[in-house]
Amino acid sequence: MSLSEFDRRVLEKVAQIPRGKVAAYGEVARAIGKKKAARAVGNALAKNPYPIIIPCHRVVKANLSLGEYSGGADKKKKLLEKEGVIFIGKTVRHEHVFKFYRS
DNA sequence: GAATTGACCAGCT
DNA sequence: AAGCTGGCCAATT
Repeated sequence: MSLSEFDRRVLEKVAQIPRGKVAAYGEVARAIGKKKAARAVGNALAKNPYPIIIPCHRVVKANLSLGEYSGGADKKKKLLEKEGVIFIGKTVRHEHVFKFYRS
């Protein structure tokens, strides 16, 4: 069981998300150079080869709604709230959205 | 190797 | 404002 280049990129970027912040699948995809690969990003995270170094729960949808999560969306919401992310209904405050650096 | 699916996104009506 | 359509990427059947 090994990782693809694509997977590696995704993992690395997601691992960069600081505590208390969130990033959109599309933003991650953009950060790795494939802005249309949001779905593939989700799939890669769903496999989640290294749950320790990959805070998958910090990745949300582009519209700032929760998105899916292995184990339940409500769990994800609680985890994020624990990390200091403020939710407004089902959406995250835009203040907590993490922006990746562009080279 | 084609067709289907899945933790998505943007645009149009 | 809300719903539908097409598109794009990688993995699985």
